[in-house]
Amino acid sequence: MKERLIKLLEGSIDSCLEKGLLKETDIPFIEVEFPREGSHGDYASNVAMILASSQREAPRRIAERIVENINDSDQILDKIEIAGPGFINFFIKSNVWAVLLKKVDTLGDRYGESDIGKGIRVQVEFVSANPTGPLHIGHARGAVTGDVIASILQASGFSVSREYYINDAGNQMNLLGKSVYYRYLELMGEDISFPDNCYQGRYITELAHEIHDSFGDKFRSDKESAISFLTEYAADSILNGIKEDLETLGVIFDRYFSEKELYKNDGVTRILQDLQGKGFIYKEGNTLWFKTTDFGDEKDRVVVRDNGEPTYFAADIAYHRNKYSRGFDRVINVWGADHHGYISRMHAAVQALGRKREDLEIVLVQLVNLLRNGIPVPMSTRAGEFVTIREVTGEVGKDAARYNFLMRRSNSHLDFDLELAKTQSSENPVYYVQYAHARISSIMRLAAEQGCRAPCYDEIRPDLLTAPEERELIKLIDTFPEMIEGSAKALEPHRIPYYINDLASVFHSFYNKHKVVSDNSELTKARLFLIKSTGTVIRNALRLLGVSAPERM
RNA sequence: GCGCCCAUGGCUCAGCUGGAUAGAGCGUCGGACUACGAAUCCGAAGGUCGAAGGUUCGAAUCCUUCUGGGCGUACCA
Repeated sequence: MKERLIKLLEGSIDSCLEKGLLKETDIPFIEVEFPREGSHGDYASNVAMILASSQREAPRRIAERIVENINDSDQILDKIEIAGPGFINFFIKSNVWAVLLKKVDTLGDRYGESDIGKGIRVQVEFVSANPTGPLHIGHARGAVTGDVIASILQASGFSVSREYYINDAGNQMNLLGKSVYYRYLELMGEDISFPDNCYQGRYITELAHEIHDSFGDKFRSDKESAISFLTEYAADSILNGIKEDLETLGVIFDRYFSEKELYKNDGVTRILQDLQGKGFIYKEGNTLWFKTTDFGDEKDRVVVRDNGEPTYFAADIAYHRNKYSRGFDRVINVWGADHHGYISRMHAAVQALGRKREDLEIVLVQLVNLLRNGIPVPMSTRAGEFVTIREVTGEVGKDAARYNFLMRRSNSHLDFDLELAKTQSSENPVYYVQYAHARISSIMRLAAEQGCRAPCYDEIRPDLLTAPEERELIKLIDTFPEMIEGSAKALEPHRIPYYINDLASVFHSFYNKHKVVSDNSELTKARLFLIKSTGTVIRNALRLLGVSAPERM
């Protein structure tokens, strides 16, 4: 509907220009929006006010001319008013609304999709926690956010790949191996003092047990080779656990990319040489520095330490070059907010690689406070005190967990209350939306029992759907595709929960006021069609969120 | 110290990239089931949008300063 009104306005402005009623100036993008106030019409535009400054004329006078020149050939407008400082308010004829539902019917499951992505290849990298311990609640939020961003982009016509970068090289991993080794020695009855900087979590001890059970004291003597084996063993095992945890959340990756792969054939050092050749790297003693300040970073960064080992940053440069060389035109990284200090150096790296700064987009996801009944649950990864994803999904369920993560803008902090998330009451917004869907299914079942199957658009009389609640529903349903589009452009998943919450709310109001199945068969058919369309939109939206749309609950 | 993020009814948060009288949910108070599912609906109270300036027809939204909170500021990842 918006597009139709925008076309009308464009047409009018064009003919105003022809007739010399408007000066040839920059014509702004025309915006049409929902007025808050019902008396301001169904839609409103502020073009006249925007044009006012460049035309050097009063907005209301411009508006008058635009309104006079609107050619409503399809007869969709009931009336047009000029109001306030120069708003143009549109009132749509009540019988044209239901026409909007036709496309829901023809598109079905695909209603809401678009092709704004034009097949552009985009990679979304998220979670990417190093396999030194189980995922915690903060990772879960990042996982779900990244997953849904990917889904939204997919629905918008991008060709999307979900990727997890495994930091399985470097001294954190070494530390992991050592941690297991010491616990292993303890099991053999050796009296060792467990180092402070090692991982304290119980899972380390469990791994040590596992190894002791299957290998006995095999690794007791040769410390070096033992640690290297244990590192790999532990990383594998932990990574598998991570994958399983992610699966319980409904997050599936297209690819797990190992950092180790970057070091094959001296990959990392070759890239550093390239960059050195381009003059982005200088040497100071044994250390190599990357001149990230050339690109606006606040200080230069080390890429090779004086002991000759490359830093994590060095590998990350190589990784990002690898991404672009695989043909991704857009690269999106979803990071925990604690990594924000990393952004400017990564942008510098991307530019040094000959890419534009915008070729790397970073979505920051703020940290999560885990609560139980409003009381913070203490968390410390190092000390091994945390609630894992599996415990969370096990306790509150996948749907509630995902929905709770998605309700907030990723940029704001999130309180995740375990008790609240699992209460099956009105305090929990997931059920509100799911209930609407279940209710719709239930009505359709009832109608089917009475021999009235859900009709298609061509079988109904759309002009019967004129009640205010019906019109509100249709309006909202009509907005769904543009909402998805906006959410894709802004990389903001939270718009979807807000939208379906609204939709469910309008539906519930409608339901309480009007009977769908009645003895008026024409009206019954029209309303069945309306709620079928509503159900389709809820289902499509929930599918994007990775949340189920139950038919009963 | 410096950098990034946040600040909106009692609580948790939206506010569509500058629009008309700032919106939801929870909580509080008052109503609605012999009607398709009451996990629902209807109504009410509750706000100088952290503070002060500035930009313009118009600011919760943009710019500056300040206050308060989170995070970061490694040759860790």
